[in-house]
Amino acid sequence: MDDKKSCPDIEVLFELADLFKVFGDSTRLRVMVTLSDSELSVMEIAEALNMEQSTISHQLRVLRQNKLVRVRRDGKQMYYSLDDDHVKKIIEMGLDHILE
Amino acid sequence: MDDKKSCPDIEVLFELADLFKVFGDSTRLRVMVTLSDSELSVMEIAEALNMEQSTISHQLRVLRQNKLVRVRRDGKQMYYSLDDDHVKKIIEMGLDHILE
DNA sequence: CTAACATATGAACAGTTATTCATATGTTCA
DNA sequence: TGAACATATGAATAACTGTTCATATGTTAG
Repeated sequence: MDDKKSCPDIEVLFELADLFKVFGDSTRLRVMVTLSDSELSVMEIAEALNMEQSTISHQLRVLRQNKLVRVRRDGKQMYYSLDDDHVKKIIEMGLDHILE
Repeated sequence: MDDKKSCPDIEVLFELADLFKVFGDSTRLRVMVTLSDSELSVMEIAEALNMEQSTISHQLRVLRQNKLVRVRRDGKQMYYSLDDDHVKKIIEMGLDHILE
């Protein structure tokens, strides 16, 4: 039988809530949208959003821990990019709902 | 030109963050998943999740305000159901990410 | 090695949020 | 009308979270 649509158990829903929490912050969302265009360093992101380096770094950590972004070191800089296409799809789904 | 993929402006991203915040709570998520099977009254939801009526009622209000659930009165009871298919799709997208 | 730079991290604070308790609103039935 | 029931709401509290400041870690060039 196809099990994909069956009711996910409680533990998974807790994990899922944690994932959506990550999307539920405008700074993180803006970081993700910014990264959907191109790979960027921490400072480039901070400048693009006009926010402090520290703030962005803290939020990038959250995104990293949730496997929403990837990092690559190049010299002194760390270059971040979106981890997979789920990210874009989740954001688009959300936009669909908002834009009716 | 097709504009769908263009960078959403800041205001929209704030709205979007608010939407994802709603999904970022396990109680609300469980309510939504419970409602994906069938329309239920407040008490039925509370019993299904083994939580207080008041807690569920408060959270249903949040879901209502965000147009994620619909209500229908039948006598003393209020019957809630999911508002549209975006809800299920957003949850499924999230699950896809979690389950790798 | 050292200075200069990029990023990460810890502690603290302010603002937000989910839950609970108590109670109000609204509906049905006798 | 009044009692019983279902739901909604307000206030209070405890827990969580994002940002900032200060500083640590790590890298490169001289």
